[in-house]
Amino acid sequence: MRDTAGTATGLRERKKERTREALVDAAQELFLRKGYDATTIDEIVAAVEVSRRTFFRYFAGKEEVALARAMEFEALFLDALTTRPADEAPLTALRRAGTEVFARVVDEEHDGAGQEFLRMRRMIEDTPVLLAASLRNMIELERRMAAEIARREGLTPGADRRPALLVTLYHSVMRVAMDEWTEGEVLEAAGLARTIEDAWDDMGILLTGRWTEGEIPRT
Amino acid sequence: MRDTAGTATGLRERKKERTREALVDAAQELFLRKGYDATTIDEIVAAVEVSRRTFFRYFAGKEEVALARAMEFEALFLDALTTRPADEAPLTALRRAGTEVFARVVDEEHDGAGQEFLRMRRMIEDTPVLLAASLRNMIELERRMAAEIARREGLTPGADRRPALLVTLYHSVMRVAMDEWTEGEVLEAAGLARTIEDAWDDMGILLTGRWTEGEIPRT
DNA sequence: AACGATATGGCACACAGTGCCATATAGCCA
DNA sequence: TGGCTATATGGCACTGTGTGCCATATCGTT
Repeated sequence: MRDTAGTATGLRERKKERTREALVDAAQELFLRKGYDATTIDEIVAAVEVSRRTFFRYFAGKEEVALARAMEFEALFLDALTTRPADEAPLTALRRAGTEVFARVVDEEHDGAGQEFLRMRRMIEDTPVLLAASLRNMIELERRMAAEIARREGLTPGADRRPALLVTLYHSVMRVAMDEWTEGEVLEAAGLARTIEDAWDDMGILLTGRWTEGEIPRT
Repeated sequence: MRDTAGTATGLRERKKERTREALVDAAQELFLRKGYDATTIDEIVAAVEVSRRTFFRYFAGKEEVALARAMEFEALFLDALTTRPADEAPLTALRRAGTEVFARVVDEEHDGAGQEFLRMRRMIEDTPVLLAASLRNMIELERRMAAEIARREGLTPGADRRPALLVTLYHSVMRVAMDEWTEGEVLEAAGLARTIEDAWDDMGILLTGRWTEGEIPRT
């Protein structure tokens, strides 16, 4: 069991946590160096010196260890959303929670955190099975976020489809922006924030019905 | 090789087409009866009397045979979009292409086609690996549809992010509507069409900035 | 009828994932 | 401290997916 801050209580718990982290780190390193498919679980467990059987007690499969960091990111996002002030409009709460988490993960910490984040995203995007699994995780995250929005707004769960629509709209814009940022060469965090803003502007143009006014170039 | 109408030219081609269809049918039947995970490839090939090795020459894996029909549906959709009149606004073209294909697949043909469609969707939704793969296919379809929209509007490919945003918005609404339809008990095609309309209405409410006016119930 | 192209079948193999049981280690209590 | 219990780990053995390789069968053509 872990308390809310993530601090392990007993010695056993701490050791398990260390083993888990070691497995994620070793896997991450191997995946980024050799590629996901070319890396076997045997290589991962060899690097951490645990048995193959133990690996499967920590993770349901190879995908899970590969997406471990991404899922931590999602958890942060959901946390940030739940702690947003209750008087914010739903979309505002979503966007500010996002900005908050990106600032924490991509900007701060080490300078290399942004690089790591980008490399991981590219690996996921280039590995069909990982892309598929991460999209499934996104759908699951959307459900939880929609439930949270419904709670904030005091709606009966599942009775109003606006939370689901809003959350999916949010993720749509984010996905387009992230794709653009990922495929580009500029990997600065400020660039990501600006791309997101631009994407929202373009979406705003679509939503107000203004389309047929010629090309709207990027940047 | 197949010509545009799908008619096989040689005898060899026709035989291959028949084998492929037999594999898809047998797989579909087994998946729906026993579940995807509980069905082995050995059982599928036994039902069609081909070797396991041959199966993998027709399909890249178990997922592919399970999603074969869904991918045909996607191809129909893309076809319908490309043949829409050029003077239709992008979103109009998308929505009419969708209605067109749904009418063809769910309404007409046999009466059981709608049932089949719904059962398949539920199986995909309930099988994590299939859900993941189908979401990945959706993303790929979105890319192609965005390219088609860009072409229709005479935009430089990749220079304007509005096609991507519009297509992803379209799929977002469709996904929310389809989810609602799938989990419900009413499986009539008219119900699906109405759910889609309602979802668009709700999205319209979101887009015009009107949110905080209390609960908007479904139906 | 014979030839070349291609589709199929039959291995052998690597890897992912699981069930089962033996063993080792942490936590706890006398 | 010594021993008991719970739990974490390791070591098989096994199923199933997916692939490379080569022999064989079948189609299409001259």
